[in-house]
Amino acid sequence: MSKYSPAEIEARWQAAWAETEVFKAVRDLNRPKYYVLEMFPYPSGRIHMGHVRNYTMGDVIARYKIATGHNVLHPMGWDAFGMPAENAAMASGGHPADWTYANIAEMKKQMKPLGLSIDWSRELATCHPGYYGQQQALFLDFLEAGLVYRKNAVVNWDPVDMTVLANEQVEQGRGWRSGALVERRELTQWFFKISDHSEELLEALDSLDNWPAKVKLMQANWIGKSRGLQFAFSTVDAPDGHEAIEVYTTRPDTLLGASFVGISPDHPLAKVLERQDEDVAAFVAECRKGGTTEEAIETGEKLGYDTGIRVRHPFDTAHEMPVYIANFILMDYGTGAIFGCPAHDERDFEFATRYGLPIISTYLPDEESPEALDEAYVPPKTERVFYNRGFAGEQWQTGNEAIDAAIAFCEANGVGQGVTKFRLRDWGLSRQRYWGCPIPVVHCEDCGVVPEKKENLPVELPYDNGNAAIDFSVPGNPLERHPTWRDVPCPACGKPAKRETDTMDTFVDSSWYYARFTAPRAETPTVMEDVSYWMNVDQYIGGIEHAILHLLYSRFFARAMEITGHLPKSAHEPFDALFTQGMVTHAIYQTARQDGRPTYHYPEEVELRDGKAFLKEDGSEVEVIPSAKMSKSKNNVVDPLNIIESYGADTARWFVLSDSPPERDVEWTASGAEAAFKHLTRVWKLSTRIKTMSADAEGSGDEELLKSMHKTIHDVTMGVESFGFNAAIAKLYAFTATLQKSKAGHAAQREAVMTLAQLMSPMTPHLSEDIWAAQGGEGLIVNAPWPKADEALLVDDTVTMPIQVNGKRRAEIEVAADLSKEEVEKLALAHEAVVRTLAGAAPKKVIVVPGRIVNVVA
RNA sequence: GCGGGUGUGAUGGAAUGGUAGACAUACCGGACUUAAAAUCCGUUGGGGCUGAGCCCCGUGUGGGUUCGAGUCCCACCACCCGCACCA
Repeated sequence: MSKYSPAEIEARWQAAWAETEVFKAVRDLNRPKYYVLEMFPYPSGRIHMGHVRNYTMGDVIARYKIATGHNVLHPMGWDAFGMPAENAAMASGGHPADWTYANIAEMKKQMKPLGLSIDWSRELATCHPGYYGQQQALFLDFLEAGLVYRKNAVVNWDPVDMTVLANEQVEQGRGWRSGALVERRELTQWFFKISDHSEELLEALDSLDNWPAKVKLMQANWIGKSRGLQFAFSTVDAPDGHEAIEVYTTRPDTLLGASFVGISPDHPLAKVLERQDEDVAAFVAECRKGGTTEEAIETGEKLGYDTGIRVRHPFDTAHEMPVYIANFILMDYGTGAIFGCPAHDERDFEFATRYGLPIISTYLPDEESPEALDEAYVPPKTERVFYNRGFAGEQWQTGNEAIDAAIAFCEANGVGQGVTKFRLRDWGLSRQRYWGCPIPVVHCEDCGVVPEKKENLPVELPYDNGNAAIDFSVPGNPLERHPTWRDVPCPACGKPAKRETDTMDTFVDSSWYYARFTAPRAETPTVMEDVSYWMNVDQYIGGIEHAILHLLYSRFFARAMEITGHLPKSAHEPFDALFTQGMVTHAIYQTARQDGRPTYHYPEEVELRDGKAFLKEDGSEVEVIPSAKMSKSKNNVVDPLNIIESYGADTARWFVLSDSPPERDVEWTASGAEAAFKHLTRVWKLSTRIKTMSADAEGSGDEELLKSMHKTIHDVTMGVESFGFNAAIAKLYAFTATLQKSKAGHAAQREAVMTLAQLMSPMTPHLSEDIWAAQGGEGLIVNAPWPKADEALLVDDTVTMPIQVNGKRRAEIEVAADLSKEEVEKLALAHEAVVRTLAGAAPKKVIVVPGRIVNVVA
């Protein structure tokens, strides 16, 4: 008997699909369209198991949708701009473009053997002028529509390398190459006005019924709509122009507990004081040390500087409070100034304790006195509390009610007004780097900032430095140093001017690629006919790490493209359904070295025995850390190509879907891959056996096999539609076992194995094609209509019902499926085990859930 | 620090609020074999009982809602993701 040989099978069927162009997507108004998209990869040069898992899931959906009669668009592209290309050029010479295109070619070569249903004719790379030129056109339209503007914003500045650093390049507050303490420095940069759309982006989340609730919640929290009070403290001994400090608070109900005012180091008042006072300047300089991330600011030591300025409490002008400059206050949120209420806020409590400021309680648990507070008391939302020095004796519930009441009270007393604010900040898109999409504007001394003319697009990145190669070993942006690229005539007046040397954030590239796939070679960013037909993306699949930024930016971009006429009206939610898949992990094998640090061993060096791991080399035991993210430095990366070589793509695809629910991490194990391969071999042999059966052979149990088959059709269909791939695969295992044991006749077995092949085909398309062809199926299985479950065969005549007494299972009865509740109850109460457990006691209540369970309450 | 998530046998996991552990791995036992591999079959949450049936315990910890909780609610612990210039 011949063998299951995936290498031969897979090459053959991939060739057949290519030849018939089954995956080429063509607009066809007569068929329902279906657009499935996986988040496109960064061309790092190697595909990894995470890619395999991501694209396999998309492929399952795509192939299932083809089988159910949809016109499917399933494209692939490359998120090709970004830092790694420049880092590679820095580390080992070469050019980012060469490095990137070589990586794309390499990764495409690695991806092809997976047998994905991708329309490669639509392939795009964001670093190609054909793509980023259209992105520049979008930028110019956004600029004209008032969706882009310039303002100052802080960046990480490396004072030794004299260069801007990405957050990733800051390690514990220091530049990753120079090791110098990073500072926060202001630069003029371009921004998208995403904040104008805060309310809309928040409200529209409700319409995204097929998005994970957690992603919508994260986005809602990120947008951060809040209701609060904005008011002014009048100052004492402050510089001119700062007679008041404007403050925003979401806790106006704690206003009487205020004991200090804090302002951001970037607050205008802090800037005035910085110029006047050396000590302030030194403190502010101290505050500017460290990176720009919110994490760094929020977890850092809370430092304050007493400016000597005081403010008067608006409800008690005799009560004066100090004004501190504090390093944890963000200029970007609210007004850049806060009042501190140490009694009811843990961060303020920490600050007040450190600087010896009074802790004044307005909310008190029970009748405790304020002095009893040794930590901030944040009252539970539902607890009724009292003010001991309250707003003229007012008493409120805690929570939103108190906040609304406090706002109303303050407004009525002429202290500020209730306002709504959002946490969401405008999206800064300027990057001081070479390998990105050039921002198509020119700076002219006479005309100011002038947009490039559209006919001059694309503004292409210069490949070299005039006559020499671009040098990435010098820190900073090579575009700044380019001898000729910068110098261009002003598009408005023609006088010598300078091109903008900043390039765009790579998030811009990934914010509209889904639309570009609908007409990837068009001379305009989109073509209305194509976007109207193909958009929206019906199913988007990617990692949870993109839950906020990429998805929010894409939602904003779709709105901006709608405003500027690049997307049809009301197509501003680009992704109808979203699925976030988990990572592929792998155990780490490590042994301790002399110096206590671990040595990491490759899986090939380790032997597994009795649930323990040993080094093959000397038999010593190895520590196993299960389920860790695959990482080169930990030697626990499994290369998909090796797996494909040993077992074939179908095995790799089957395994990454089989072992864990798709939204959770899956741990790659050699034994799991082995099991997947064994199963596919079993199915292949099963098909071979059935093929060699006598064609007119009759058997017994055809009816049972048929029933089992239709249940499997039903379960697998449900599984595929609801991303329950692992559960669907479990059903396929069970059905395979049933078929293997079946004594049914040839016709029934042939139908069963062909159906099995069809149900497996989204996961293991090559094997399925092979079985289909071997059994004499018509055409390609990829074009065969999805099997339909016969409802009549799904219901059983009898059901087994467990009987519980007080929630504990005591017995079970086999009853007719349509037996009445009364009859079931009678049977249950008469059951010997129930009678024994009740021991003569009369049941208080009997709950019968038809077809499921009986619970007798004693 | 803030926001979000996850936690079930030796392992990955299954389970519209309704028999916890489907399916797979691992282990053990059996068949086949001169032997091994491969293949096939079977057992396996823990404890108890005068064992072929029954009882008790069991889904991170502690509480709660319910006739009934892995599932819903509250608090805590551990781990993972994000925090606006990583992609």
